Amino acid sequence: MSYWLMKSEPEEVSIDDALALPSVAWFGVRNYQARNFMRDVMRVGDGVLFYHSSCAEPGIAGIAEVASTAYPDETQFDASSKYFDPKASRENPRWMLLDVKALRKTRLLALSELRNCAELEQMQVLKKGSRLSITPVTADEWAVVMSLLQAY
DNA sequence: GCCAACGTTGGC
DNA sequence: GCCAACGTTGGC
Repeated sequence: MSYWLMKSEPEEVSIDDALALPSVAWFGVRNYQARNFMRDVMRVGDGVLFYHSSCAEPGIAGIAEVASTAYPDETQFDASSKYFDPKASRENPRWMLLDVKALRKTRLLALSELRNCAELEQMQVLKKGSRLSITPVTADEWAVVMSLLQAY
């Protein structure tokens, strides 16, 4: 079993939105590296840190798990969607997604707090210039995050 | 709104 | 295959 951090804009899908549903389809990923993680590496049951990005208080907002294997992202075929991709076809889908099941909301573990934690220095999402919306998390980093979430 | 960092596109 | 131009991400 592996661990991941997945960014979501709360204005699009927040942890509260995700908790209200049995699972959410992680639509809109348009980056090959992130797609390949979903398609080739992520497995049902993997742990997910649900991260709020592009918002007033960026940081980890909840815990989730991978709930399906990868399948084509329907929004790539929808000409009215901002995620439409004219180069994708149903015969040759370009973008994949998978379902994510939110398990619980946590206190907001802010990006600034993550950056202040020496043990998380190597965490991929914290590296300078990192923009990838899905990044692997090591078991050690996961454990550190869990202990930070429990601290007060 | 700014801008650094990174990814993608397309001409050559 | 190179690389300049352009587009996007995302924190601030």
